[in-house]
Amino acid sequence: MKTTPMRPSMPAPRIADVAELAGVSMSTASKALNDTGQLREDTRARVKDAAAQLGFVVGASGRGGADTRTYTVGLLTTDSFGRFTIPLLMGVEDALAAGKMAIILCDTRDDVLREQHYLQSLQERRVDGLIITGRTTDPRPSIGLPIPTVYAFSPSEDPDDYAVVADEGAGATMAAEHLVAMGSRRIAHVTGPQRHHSADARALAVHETLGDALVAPTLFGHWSEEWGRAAVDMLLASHPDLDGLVCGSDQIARGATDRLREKGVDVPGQVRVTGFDNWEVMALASRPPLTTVDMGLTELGRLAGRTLLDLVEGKPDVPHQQVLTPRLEVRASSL
Amino acid sequence: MKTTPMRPSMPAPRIADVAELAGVSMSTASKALNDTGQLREDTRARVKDAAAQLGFVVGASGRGGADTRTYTVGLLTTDSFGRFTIPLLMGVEDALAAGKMAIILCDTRDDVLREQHYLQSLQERRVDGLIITGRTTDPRPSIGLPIPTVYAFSPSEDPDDYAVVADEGAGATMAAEHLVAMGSRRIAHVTGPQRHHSADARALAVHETLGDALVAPTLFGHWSEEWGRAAVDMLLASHPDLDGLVCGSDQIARGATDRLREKGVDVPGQVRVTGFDNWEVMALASRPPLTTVDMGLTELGRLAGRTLLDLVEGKPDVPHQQVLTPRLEVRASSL
DNA sequence: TTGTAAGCGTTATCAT
DNA sequence: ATGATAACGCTTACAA
Repeated sequence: MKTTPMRPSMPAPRIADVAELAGVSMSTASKALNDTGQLREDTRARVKDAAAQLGFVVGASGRGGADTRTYTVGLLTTDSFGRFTIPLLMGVEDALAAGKMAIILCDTRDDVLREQHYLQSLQERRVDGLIITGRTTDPRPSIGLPIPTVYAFSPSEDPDDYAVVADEGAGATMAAEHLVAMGSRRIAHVTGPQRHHSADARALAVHETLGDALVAPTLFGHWSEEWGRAAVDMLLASHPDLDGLVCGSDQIARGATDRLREKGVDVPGQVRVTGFDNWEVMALASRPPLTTVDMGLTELGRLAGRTLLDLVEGKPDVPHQQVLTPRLEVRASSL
Repeated sequence: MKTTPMRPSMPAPRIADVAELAGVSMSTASKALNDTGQLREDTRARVKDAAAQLGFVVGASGRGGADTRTYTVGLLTTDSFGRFTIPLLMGVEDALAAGKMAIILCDTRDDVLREQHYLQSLQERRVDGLIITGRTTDPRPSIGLPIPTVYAFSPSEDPDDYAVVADEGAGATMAAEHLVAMGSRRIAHVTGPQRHHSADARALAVHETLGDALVAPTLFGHWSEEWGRAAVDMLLASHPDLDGLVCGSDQIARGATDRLREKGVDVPGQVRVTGFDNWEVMALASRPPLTTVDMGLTELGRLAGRTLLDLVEGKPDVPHQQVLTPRLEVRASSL
C-alpha cells in the first residue's frame, strides 16, 4: 500500500489542503500532525488520515524565519571525495544524523572560484554550520565566515578556527616503535613528496624515534606502488642487511612488499614492513597483509560532526584544536 | 579585506538591518540587492555598501512558499560513497551546479529504516528531485514518491521510473572482441558472484561473443585479487594453452596478472588480459597496466543530473530508460 | 524614485 | 476542543 505516485508536476499538498479535506482549520491540522495542543483523538486521527491520503509531508520552508536553524550543514572538500574524504564523511554523517542534520556536498576540486561560489550558495541556504576538509594535512587558508566552522583532517592556518586532526607524527612513531619491538634494528623510511606536510611530519617522527636504527636518510618520492618498488631496489643495493621498512603509505608499502618478494626477500622473515592509512583494498590485498597506521578518519569525522553540533548549539568551551591519536593495525607484514 | 568573522552566535543580518543602515525601506533594499526595479544608482550603491558592511546574504528561507523550488536535490545511495558512487557523484555535481542546485547526501548503508528516514527528511526539505544510486546494477525497489526521481547505475524495478544505466553486456563484449581482434583464440572468463546481476550479464555477453573461443565455463567467484590468483591457478592446470583472459573486475584482473607473471607466463605475450571498471588505482598499478572497460560513470552521473533537471523543469518527452555504452581503455595488458 | 502592503506555508499564542 | 490571527524574512504588485 504505497503512497500514490502522482505526476511529479502536481504541486505538493499544503497543510491547508489537509485541513480542508479533514474539515478543520489549518491550526487544528497543524496541532494534529505535530501531536501538540489539546485535540480529540478522533479529530487527530481524521487529520492524519487526510494527510496520509494526500501524501502530505510538513515542509520546512513554512517555518520561514520563525525557526532560525535550517538543520543543514555544508561539507566543503578539495578532495573530490576521494580516499580520505569518504571515511571522514561517514563519520560526519553518523554524528549529524543524530542531530537530524542534512549534509550539502560541495566539491571545490581545488578551484578557488568554485569554492567562493559554493560558500555563497551555502550562506544563501543559511546552513547552520560548515565542515571543511581536503586531501592533504597541509594547513589551508581560513574560510573566515560568520558561521560555525570545523576543519577536519586538513587544519586551517588560523589558530582561532576549530580543527580536528590526526596526529601523524604519533602514527609514524607507532609504526617505527613496533618494528623495533619486533626486533628490527636496520630500518629505512620510504615516503611521499617532501613538500607534503604529511611526508615531512612523519619523516621527522620516524627519525626521532629510530635514531641509529635508521640506516639511511628518508627516501622521499611519490605515494605510489611504483615508487615503493624502486625504493626497495635502491635500498637493497646499498643496505642488503635491511631488516625493517617504514612506509609512508599503503601503496608504497604494497609496492615495496611486492618487490621484496620478487627479489626473494621474505616479509616479514627478513624484512618487516609497515604501511600507513589502512586503506583496506591495498593493505589486505598485499602479500602478506600490511601492518599499517589507521588514522581513524571515521572517528575524526564523528568528532568533527559532534564538535560542529556543539558550536551550533552554542555550547561553551568547545576546544579549538582536537588531535586524535592513530591506531596501529597489526597484520602479518611485521610479525 | 575579508568579511569580519563575527562571533558565530550572532544572528545573521536580515534585510531589515540592511535597509535601516542604508536609510531606506525593506522593499527598496530588496530591489537594490536584486538589481530589479527603478532605483537611483547611488541608492543602489548605498544599499549594497550597507549589505557588504553587515556581511548580508539573502536567505532562501525568505522566499517562503512563494518560490516553489528549493534548488536542492537529494542523492540517495546504498554504496556508502564507495568506488562507484564517487565518479557518478562528480558527474551529477557537474550537471546540477549548472542549474544552481545543491546536493544533499544520504547514505542508507543498505538499511531500509535509514532509507525511510532519509526520504522523510528529503520530503520535509521539499527537494526538487531525487537521484538514487547504489553499489550494484541489480534492480532495486522503486522509491515511489511524487518527486522527480532518476535512478543512476542501479535501475528501479519499475519500468515507469527514469533510469540511466551502463550497458554492461556491451562492455564485456568489447573486451572479448578486443582479445579476439588481438589474436587470442583460447579464452577464459573469470568474474564475481553469479548472484550479482553484473557478473551474470557480463558472463552472458562474453559467452555469446566468444562461442568456441571460450575454453571453459565462466568461473564465478569474488571481486577480489585473491580470486583472480586462484582462478589463474585452476585455469593453467586445466588449460595450459590459454591465450586470453576476460576478467569481471580490475581487482580480479590484477590478481590474475600477478599470478601469471609469478608463474612465468608473459602478459600480454602469452596471455592477453582485460579488466573491468577502469579503477585507476588498480588498472594503472598492475604490471602491465590493464586494458579495461570504462563504464563512464562520471558521464552517467552527468546524464542523470541533466535528466533530473529536465524532469524538474517539466520538459516533455524525457526518455525513461537511457543506456550508456562503455568505452574500452586499451593498455599494455592486451597488446 | 520610493514606500506600503499582500502573500508565501507553517507554528505559536490567544480567544472562543 | 477548536479556530482566528500574528509572526517569520523576503519578494513583488501597486500606490504615492
